[in-house]
Amino acid sequence: MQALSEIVHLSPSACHRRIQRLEKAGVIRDYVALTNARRLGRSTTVFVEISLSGQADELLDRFEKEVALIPDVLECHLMTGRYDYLLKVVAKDTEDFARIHRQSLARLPGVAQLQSSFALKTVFKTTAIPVD
Amino acid sequence: MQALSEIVHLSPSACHRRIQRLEKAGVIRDYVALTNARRLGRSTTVFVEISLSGQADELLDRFEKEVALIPDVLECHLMTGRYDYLLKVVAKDTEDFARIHRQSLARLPGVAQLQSSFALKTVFKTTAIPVD
DNA sequence: TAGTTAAACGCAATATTTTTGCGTTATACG
DNA sequence: CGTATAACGCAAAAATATTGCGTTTAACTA
Repeated sequence: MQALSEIVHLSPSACHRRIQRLEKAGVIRDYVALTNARRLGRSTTVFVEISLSGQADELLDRFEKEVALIPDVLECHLMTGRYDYLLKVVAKDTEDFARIHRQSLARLPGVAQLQSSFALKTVFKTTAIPVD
Repeated sequence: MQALSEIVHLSPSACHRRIQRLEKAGVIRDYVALTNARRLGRSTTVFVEISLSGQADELLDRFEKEVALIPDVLECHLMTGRYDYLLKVVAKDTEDFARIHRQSLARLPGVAQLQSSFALKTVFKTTAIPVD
């Protein structure tokens, strides 16, 4: 609050009340510590395109419920276009990804095709969503 | 520290020292507030595959430097395979993305091709990297 | 334009939390 | 088995967040 108050030229108490309002309004979802993936031994980022065997509502629900249980999967998006889901996965290395691929991803319900693309390097990454 | 200490069954001071160690070691990069993209008016997530006109080092550097300046781009990965870079972009809506596409992405140095894939829905999203 | 109302502000007191010093305990290594 | 190093908990001190309250600002109405 003090650091923030100096940045925005407001008193700490005013900042505090504004922040509380944002929390109550659900604009601020959570407070977290961002970690260095490499130093945690997760140097490999892979984007996985997944096609399902069908589009039945029940199938999508089952898939979404199951994929959420895999801790290696950081993001899951339902997509338009060539495939159904895009996953962002973090692995220790390529061999570790092979394990994730076989033991977790390929076994997800309804999966017809998996297309994996490896990141050679993450140029940058932020959680800061523009406000304007 | 107090909340954490209860979770891990340690005293607050012990937690504090461990956290400090993680900070110094660079395992913890930063502390941030995670925001609700929808409530900030950024409901649209788009993944953009970019192919450059060449692979010269100098071209890649220029591209990476420029793309980092676009606040709508939250992530940029150098990729193997069919294209060179994968971007994660957040837009207000599809029309807003059209603007970003024309005014920012298409004008990046060295861009040969842009292939955009829209997320219909973000099933889930986390910053929690597995520690095992 | 002046009056009224609601929202936001700063200050200062209070409450809570973090941070540090220190003696003790546990763990690892020779 | 002894010694050395690292980690622990407790309690005091320092820093920070939180709340109450009176004042100011801004917006809306007559």
